Amino acid sequence: MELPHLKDDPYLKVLRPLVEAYLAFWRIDTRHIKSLRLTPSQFDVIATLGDTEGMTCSELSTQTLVTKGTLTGVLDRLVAKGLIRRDAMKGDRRCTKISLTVKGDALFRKTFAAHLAFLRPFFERALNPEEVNQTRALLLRLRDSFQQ
Amino acid sequence: MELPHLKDDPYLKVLRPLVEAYLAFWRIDTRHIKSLRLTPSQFDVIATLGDTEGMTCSELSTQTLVTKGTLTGVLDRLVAKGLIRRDAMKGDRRCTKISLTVKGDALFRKTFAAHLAFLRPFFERALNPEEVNQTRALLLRLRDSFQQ
DNA sequence: GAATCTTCGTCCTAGTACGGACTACTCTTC
DNA sequence: GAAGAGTAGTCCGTACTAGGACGAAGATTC
Repeated sequence: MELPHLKDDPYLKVLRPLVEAYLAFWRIDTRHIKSLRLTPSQFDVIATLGDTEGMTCSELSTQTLVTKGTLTGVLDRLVAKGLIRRDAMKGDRRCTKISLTVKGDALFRKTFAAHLAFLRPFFERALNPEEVNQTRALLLRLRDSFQQ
Repeated sequence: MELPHLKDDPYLKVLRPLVEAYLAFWRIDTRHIKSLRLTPSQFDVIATLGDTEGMTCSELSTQTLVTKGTLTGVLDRLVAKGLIRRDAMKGDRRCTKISLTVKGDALFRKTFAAHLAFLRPFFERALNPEEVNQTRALLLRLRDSFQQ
């Protein structure tokens, strides 16, 4: 994001690479998702709902990277596309149950595995299996430090 | 973003940690920036302009993570806050020179080092110096793979 | 059972994000 | 030097972001 000068600081040397690696990934990821005529948030929701019986808005917003407030609009557009449905939840009239429609499920099946297969080679090309484990471990340490 | 199941795929095991590490960092980073009453994009612009003689919009948009189209609005708001100025460029009337005002420069000096100092401990706690170099190298390989 | 707390989903505001279209200007090329 | 190509910045439309305020509906506490 910001992070210029002082690049010599031994610890901040990871900052830029982290941002740049994520962004490079993100651009590729997003471009492919767009070719499915979905936005990243929409794909996130579809992928999360796939293979489930459906869930409430709150559950969805914790399991995806979409916050509660944003979710309303995202779901609106997915309903308009006929990919998901909102049903009243019996037992708790505050909740709404969100689930994939038949059309949404078909889209999920068709695109989800394809998307992973699309991403795989990028990782494969960069790292050998041992390095994958290393990278994973280091990244998780970073994550935990930032989540304390 | 998406990325559920199939977690056993040896290569995709980095996907989630990458996303999660970046996001955990991003949340901390953003929270601190907000306490300066700036948005991440605005901070990005200020930090990039700091210690320079100013630059054009195009230069700014390549050096920051803000695209040309978005930049217009971001700069508008920074001008409104009195932190930057837009001056006509002599020699090429297509260009505008963006630079920090005195107030903007003061903000840069006060907050930039402080922000880095704020972030440092998170990296320090997670990785020792050797691991920093390792992580950096691995992340750069990933980045390059995604940028081909 | 009534006041209170909490949760659920929605709506609002301000600020981005991207890409494409557009105007104004500059540079190239013949 | 006039046509064509390229560049700079702006504006637009659609979508997303966080966070706060809101009303409706459950859950708690006494």
